[in-house]
Formats: sequence, C-alpha cells, structure tokens
Amino acid sequence: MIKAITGTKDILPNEIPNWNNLEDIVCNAMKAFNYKEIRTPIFEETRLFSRGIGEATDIVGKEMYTFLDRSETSITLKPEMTASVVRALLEHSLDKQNQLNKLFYISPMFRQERPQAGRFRQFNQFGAEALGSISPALDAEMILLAYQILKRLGLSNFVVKINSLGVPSSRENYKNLLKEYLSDKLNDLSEESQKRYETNILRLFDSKDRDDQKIMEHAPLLIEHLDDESLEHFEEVKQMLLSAGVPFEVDPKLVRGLDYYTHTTFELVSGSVGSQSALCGGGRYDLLVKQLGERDVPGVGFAAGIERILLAMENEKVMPEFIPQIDYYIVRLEKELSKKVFEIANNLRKEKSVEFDYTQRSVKAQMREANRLGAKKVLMIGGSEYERGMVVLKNMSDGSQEEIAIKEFE
RNA sequence: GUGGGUGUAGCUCAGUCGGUUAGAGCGCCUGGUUGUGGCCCAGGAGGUCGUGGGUUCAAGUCCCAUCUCUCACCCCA
Repeated sequence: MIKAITGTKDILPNEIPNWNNLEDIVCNAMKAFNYKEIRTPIFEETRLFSRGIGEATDIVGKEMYTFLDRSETSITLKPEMTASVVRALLEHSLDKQNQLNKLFYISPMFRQERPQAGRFRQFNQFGAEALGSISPALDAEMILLAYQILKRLGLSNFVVKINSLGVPSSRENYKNLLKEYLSDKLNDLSEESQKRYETNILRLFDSKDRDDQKIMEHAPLLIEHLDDESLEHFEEVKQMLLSAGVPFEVDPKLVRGLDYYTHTTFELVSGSVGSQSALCGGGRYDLLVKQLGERDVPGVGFAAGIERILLAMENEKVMPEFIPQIDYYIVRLEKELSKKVFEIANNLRKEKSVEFDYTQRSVKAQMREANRLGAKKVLMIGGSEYERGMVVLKNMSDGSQEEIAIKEFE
C-alpha cells in the first residue's frame, strides 16, 4: 500500500471544521489589526533562504528540501515564510508603494527533520510581517496579535517570553565579553557547545546539557549589556505590552535560531503539548531586507505552528465540537421515483444542502442515513401522497410531519 | 543524524506457561411485517496477526532481520 510520506499528514474531512475555525479566527484577528493577506510560491530559489535565514542555521544547514530542477536551478521548498515575503516585497516594490506594509499568511512549510509530537516535515503556519517601521509599537503589536489569537482559540496554558538581542554593534561587544568569560571554561563545555562557541556563541544559552547550563548560569547576560537605544526600544515594548494587558516574562536566555533577528525576540510557549512546545515565535529583523536587496527596510514578524496549536487545543479540551448537519434528506418510497428525487434535490440545492440515496436502499435505511447525516428535515416522495401531488415533510428534531404540495419543491 | 517504544478487524484494544475454527467494544450493513431515524433487540460482512527468515510436532505468542508508526535528543512552528 502506498502511504503518505513520513512526516506528512492527510487532514481528513472530520478535522476540516477545526482547521476552518482556526483560519477564520486568524483572518478576523488579522483584519482587526489591518494586516493584508499575501500568498507566495511553495518553492523558491535556494539562495533566497541560504542568504536570508543564514548559512549557519540548522534550517539551512540540514533541514531544507532542496533539489535541482530540469534546468539545474537549485530549488527549495519554503522552510519558513519571512524570506519569501521580503522577496515579494522587494520584487514588487511594495515598500515604495506604502511606507508600511502589514502582511499576513497561512501556508504550508517544509523541513526535513525527524518527526515527533508537534513536528512534521510538511506543516502549516500562520504569521504576520510588518515591514517599513522601526517603531516598538509594532514589536508589541506582533506579540499582542499572536497572544490574542491563541486566546480567542481558547488556549490558556501558555506563557509569553520576550527578550532583546539589541543591535549588532552592542551584540559584538557582548559576544567578546562572553568569550572572555568562557575562555578558561572551554574544556568543560559539551562538544556541541564548543562548536557553537565558534559559530554562534549566543546559542550556548539554549543548551540542555546540565554542565553547560551550570556554566552559563553565571555568564554575563546580553540584556545587561545593551546600548541605550536598544534598552529604550525594549523598555517601550514592555510598557506597551503592560498597557495591553499581555502578561509576559523576560527570558534573557531566549536566543532564537535564525540569524536575522535584532532587538525584540519572543516566543509563546505552551505547557499543553510535548517537548515541541513553541506555538509561536518571532522577532524584529531590521537587517534582513538589506541582506536580500539593496534597500533598507526594517521589519518585525512572527510565525505560529497550526498543528501545534490544534494539538494544544485538543489537550486543553477547548476544541469546539462541530456537529455535521444538512438541510434536507430526500427519501424515495418507490425506486421508480429516482429521477424525480434527482430533480427536486437539485432544485433545493440552489439554496439548501441536500442529500439522497444513490443506491436502492429501503426506506428504513434511508431514514437511518438521514439521521446519521444530521438532516434537519426529511422529504418523503411517493405513495398515495405523490399521486395527490403532495409530499411528506418530516421535522427530524421532534418527529412531526406534514403534507406539502410537491409544486413547492419543483 | 542518534536513542527508546510500537505494530492483531475501518477505529480503540484483549489474546494466559507457544496448543487446535483469532476475540471484544465502537463503527458499518441487514432485519425486528406492507412507506419512517435516534434507544433497544437479533443477525451479518470484515483479519495472509506489519513483512521476510529462523527455532519447534505446533508460532499472533520465542529468536534474528527489515519496514512502519511513535516518543525523545537535536532543532524549531
């Protein structure tokens, strides 16, 4: 039997209402904050991601679905959306048409990792990007937006973590400080962390190695060595979150894996899913656009994992229940009336949802099916009523029925 | 890429110290009088026990391999 590729999933009809519900809530929230939807291709030239996300990141280094097409161009299925959105912005000069572009998306992404709870190779994200302003109000808005969406979906068991990475100049100073602190402890670090000491020293804070954590516990923190401008930016973000009533905690060790972040980074972390607990992550990226084009456009954004959110909703038992319903089921008493049923059904279908039996089942079986489908009303065609030009209309909720002229349905 | 667990009906699972026709619940189908659902009752369909080897008189059960799914590491949404 041919099966879906490892790490991919079919979303079956009975799950679709949950997806539609989530997408509706996302779209409505985005609309409320005046974000406009954007859709970009599923694949891009590989160098968009290698340049945009960063060669040293895990995503680019070992997780991308990359292949050569027939003209030998290196193609990659998008592992995240920010680089694509920025590409589209520059390609169509949206940044010149509007000073500020507030965009959102809902789209599948692809990463070749080992699947586990809350992690898939094809997964869906919704997210938002605001391009064109350095205002901390937008950093706060992103966090508020993500927070509100999760709340509207019914989730409560999650926390908002924020941090600031400052600007590159203050970060460089800090990195040197950190290197100095670690210089005599290098041999005590795990192998992985020793590598990161060279490639991306900030990520040492992420290490789950006990000994590493012990060492890092006393390390100087970036947030204590920010320049004044970065501090002020961060302070304003926090003030606005407070005034918006968004509870948050500052996590100085929150260092995100993508190269392009500056200033604010944040995560919304659930306590209701497995170890893949980040429902949503994002931050400010004032340098990315320049890296991909010649123009200098600041930006801030977030991405949220739909599968993880649905999983959290299930575990928190806040998934709304959707009971299937149709307006009419048409029961045919004599099988010679099949053509009549077909005609009436299609008339009703101009306005209502209608179903009928396509096989030759008994009246009892048809009624059972009507009940199974959640039909509000059953139209019975045939017998003496039909000869008098009437049909029986049965109300399935209370079992009452009445005769109505068949003309009403023709 | 590394490690642990798992695989029996459409679904959730039981199956004893290896022993004869492999079970349950749910779901599905049919029926419980001539043309009526939900509840109840009766009956029915549906399984090469993941796959391939091996041990044995005998394997769903033991051993090996392989695949699958799954959880965790890693990383992230």
